Amino acid sequence: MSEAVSARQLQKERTRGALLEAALELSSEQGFAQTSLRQVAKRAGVVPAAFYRHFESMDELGLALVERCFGTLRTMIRDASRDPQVFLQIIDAAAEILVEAVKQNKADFAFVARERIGGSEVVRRAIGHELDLFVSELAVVLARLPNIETWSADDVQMVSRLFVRNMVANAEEVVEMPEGRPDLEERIREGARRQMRLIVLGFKDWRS
Amino acid sequence: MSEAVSARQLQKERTRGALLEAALELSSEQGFAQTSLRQVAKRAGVVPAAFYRHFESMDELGLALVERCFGTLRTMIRDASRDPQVFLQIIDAAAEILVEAVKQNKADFAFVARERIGGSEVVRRAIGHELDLFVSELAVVLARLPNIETWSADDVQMVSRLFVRNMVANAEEVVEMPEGRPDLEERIREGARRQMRLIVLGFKDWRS
DNA sequence: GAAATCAGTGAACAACTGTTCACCCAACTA
DNA sequence: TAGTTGGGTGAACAGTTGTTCACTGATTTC
Repeated sequence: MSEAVSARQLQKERTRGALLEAALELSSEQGFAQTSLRQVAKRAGVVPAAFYRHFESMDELGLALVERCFGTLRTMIRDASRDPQVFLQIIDAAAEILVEAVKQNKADFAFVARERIGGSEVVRRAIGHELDLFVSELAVVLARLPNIETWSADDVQMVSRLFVRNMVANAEEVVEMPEGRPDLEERIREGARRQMRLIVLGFKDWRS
Repeated sequence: MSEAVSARQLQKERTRGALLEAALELSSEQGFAQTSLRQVAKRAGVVPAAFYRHFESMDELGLALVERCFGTLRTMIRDASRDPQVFLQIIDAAAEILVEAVKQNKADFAFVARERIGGSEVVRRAIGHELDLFVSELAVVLARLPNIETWSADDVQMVSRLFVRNMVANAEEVVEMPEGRPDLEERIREGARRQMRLIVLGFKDWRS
């Protein structure tokens, strides 16, 4: 594999990581678009000029951040979908995963949720593309569900988008949620559960 | 009413409007949070210091903008709900209104959609509050629909949130939509229609 | 062991930011 | 008509921004 990492490469990777981490922190405090190159460098413990040894611009760092966030998100969902229990009670599981995962990777989700709409053109497009991929992936799973097998590809895509969209909206709510309010948290979880149940209810009567 | 507007008051109102308009334009180009006081003043044809004669800060201007945008949004929906035809085919009407209204007031919607998540704390909170109001207003309407009359207040609130959320998401898509693509526009409209139909389908089987 | 590589330094730059101040002069009030 | 009010001016301020540059010194290569 990729053995023989020289001490230089290792150190480089380390400060690169520090820059990403610093950017993520600052983004969750004030938003990525409001975060300056100098702030990132300072928090990473590095002089501004050193930034350019790792990224050409803040946009490039933003793209790297998008990739990193969706990476952890993907592994999380892949792990969850391996669990057979999840497949049986897909709704409760999804609601549970949603709240827990968001709470544990708050910074990552906050970044995606905020920059999906607000920030720089490049970052926004990248996130949009990743979310479209997600919709398609979920559509493949949904297409195998009992009531849906017979649907047209367009309809499956539509309902998949409906799900992802609500997931994102719920994630946004958890991110925005003030710390240490388990009541609010349970409320969001319950709301998500009911919304999904309502949507699923419509499945068996759907036509065209 | 408020007659006897002196030439001074009138002129003041005019430049205040110019500042708001300039801020809205710049927001749709680069986002509100990335828009500086100086840029706004310049585009409004006024020196930076003059800004302070009208607003204490950019945050205050942002709040005024939120109010203005939700004002036009409200009148639009109120007008539409007066039309009896709308009440009969509520879904098609909603989809139609959505796309048309967003297209016509693109700048306003873009502002709300973007700053709902991204930008300054104060503006974000204000928009969140306005949207919560919207959810409650819609809930009152929904509570009168045939299948829903018997639901608990909590459930009505939930489905109302589901609707508003999807409206917002669809509006975001229209805003992000490249100019002059009627095919994409029709696609979004059709998607919104189907999503609403699917949700409504679940109504009659809902329990608890 | 000498030479080359390169992540990180620190100073300098021009441009832009929010905010202040004394000032001007047209529109109001008395 | 004289005096006051107040929206708009232009210059100045102290900070912050992205970007450049010649540099240093440890690590790698030969």
